[in-house]
Amino acid sequence: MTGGTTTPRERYRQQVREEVKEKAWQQIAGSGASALSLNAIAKQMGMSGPALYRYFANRDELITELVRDAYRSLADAFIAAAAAAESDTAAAAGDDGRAGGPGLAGLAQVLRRWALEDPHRYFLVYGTPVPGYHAPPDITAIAAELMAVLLDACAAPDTDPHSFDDHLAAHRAWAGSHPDAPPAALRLALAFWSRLHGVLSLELAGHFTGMGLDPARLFQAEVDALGGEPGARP
Amino acid sequence: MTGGTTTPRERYRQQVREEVKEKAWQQIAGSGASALSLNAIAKQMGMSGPALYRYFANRDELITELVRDAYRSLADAFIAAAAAAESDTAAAAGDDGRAGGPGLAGLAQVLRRWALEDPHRYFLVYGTPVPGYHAPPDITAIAAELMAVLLDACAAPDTDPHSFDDHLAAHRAWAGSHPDAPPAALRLALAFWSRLHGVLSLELAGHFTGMGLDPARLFQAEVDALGGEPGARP
DNA sequence: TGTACATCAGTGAACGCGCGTTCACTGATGTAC
DNA sequence: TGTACATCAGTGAACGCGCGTTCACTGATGTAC
Repeated sequence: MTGGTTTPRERYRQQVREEVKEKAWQQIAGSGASALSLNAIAKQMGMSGPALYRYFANRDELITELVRDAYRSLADAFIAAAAAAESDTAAAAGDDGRAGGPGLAGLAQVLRRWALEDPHRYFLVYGTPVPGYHAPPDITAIAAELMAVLLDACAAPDTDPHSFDDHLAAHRAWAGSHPDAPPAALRLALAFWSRLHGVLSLELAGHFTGMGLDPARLFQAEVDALGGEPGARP
Repeated sequence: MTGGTTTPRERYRQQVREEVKEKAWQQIAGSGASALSLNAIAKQMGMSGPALYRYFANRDELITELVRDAYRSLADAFIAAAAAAESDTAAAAGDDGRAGGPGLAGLAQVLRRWALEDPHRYFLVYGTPVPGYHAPPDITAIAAELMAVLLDACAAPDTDPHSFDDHLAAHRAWAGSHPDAPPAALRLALAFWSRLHGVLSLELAGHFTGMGLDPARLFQAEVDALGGEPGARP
């Protein structure tokens, strides 16, 4: 009883909040994020519209919560993949402490699965920006967590003499968690991010339908090409 | 007077239609496509809401028209770039009939300029899909025109033995205008499309703000990497 | 264990808004003789 | 050149809708003595 600080009432509150978010996701899946309606959610839960204001200050707070959850779940998937790969390596070969990790191909698959699992969730995060919406700082922090795992997977080889690598070496604010990452690794992380987003968002938006090609194979080809870049691990 | 078939009244109609679309773009620029309102446009033009129904059957027809115009303008920009490069080559060196063309780097710059010129226009075409909206066939045809110019710029070198190229060789419905294009060229065209969309949409959506890097240089690096792909022209 | 009180979930009515769209109508612009 | 008619742009009122949000209130759940 004294184990958790959560009173029964608080537990109930959290339960209802979760159900609201669940219905919100269903609604987004059906008609996109812009059509999210508090009244509709309430009706679907068998209660009246204003009741939701006991749980969320307003519509914006609900949306922010959804965005946060989405980011969180992707970051967790990345972190879990890293942890799994780490323990695999440690168990199998001689553990020298820092080898292993999921690798870019592994993270790519995690990302794709996550995107396909719920395309609208992907678009809520990486889709057309909602005009006037700015993510609160704690969400930016989750994005940084995500980037950190990605940078870990970009163990870095030979640095290219100049050009873009130089620019990255001088503009690495975004890689704050890895102040010592070589430019080639930063470059690779960015390529991973932008290229896979390119394929995925085109696929999810349906731009390949009717083209007759298999998006999964295009995705894989892009992943392979990443490995062939200067700056990829062997 | 008998020179054009357009009566004065028809000319006026076209004029008003254009003005409606113009105001629509301004509105989209301010608040995104989902917030487009016929009544607001009418008010801005100094007329009453229902007046617009003389010019557009309904809201959907207006949006479709905007999407069509956006596609058309990008396709025209590609075609113009191709024509300009063609005539340059013909004038300069000995004209052997088929060399020249804008090159991938040239098209990439055209695409980027077009996207930056009006980000909301870009998102209207390549952004989060509007739920339930399906482009009419004539718009798909414009997309194909666009693809044709791109494939022309992908003059094709050594084909990779198997893997994704094989798949493309067998699934080339989308390259109908170029039935003889080698798989490596198809591959390159797809890479061009998806990668540049990746960088551009992240940039336009603001995902690089606060990262401290220069999106233009990342874009250029991606273009350069395209050239380094197996399948790019020398 | 029982009573008195405080907390809080949920309701129903209401406000004001803007939307897309229809309809009957006015008034100006064009056309035919 | 002048008159009679048809075309069509634009208006104003109206319909029905759903939205986010507020407010005063009821009734159940928890807490203190």
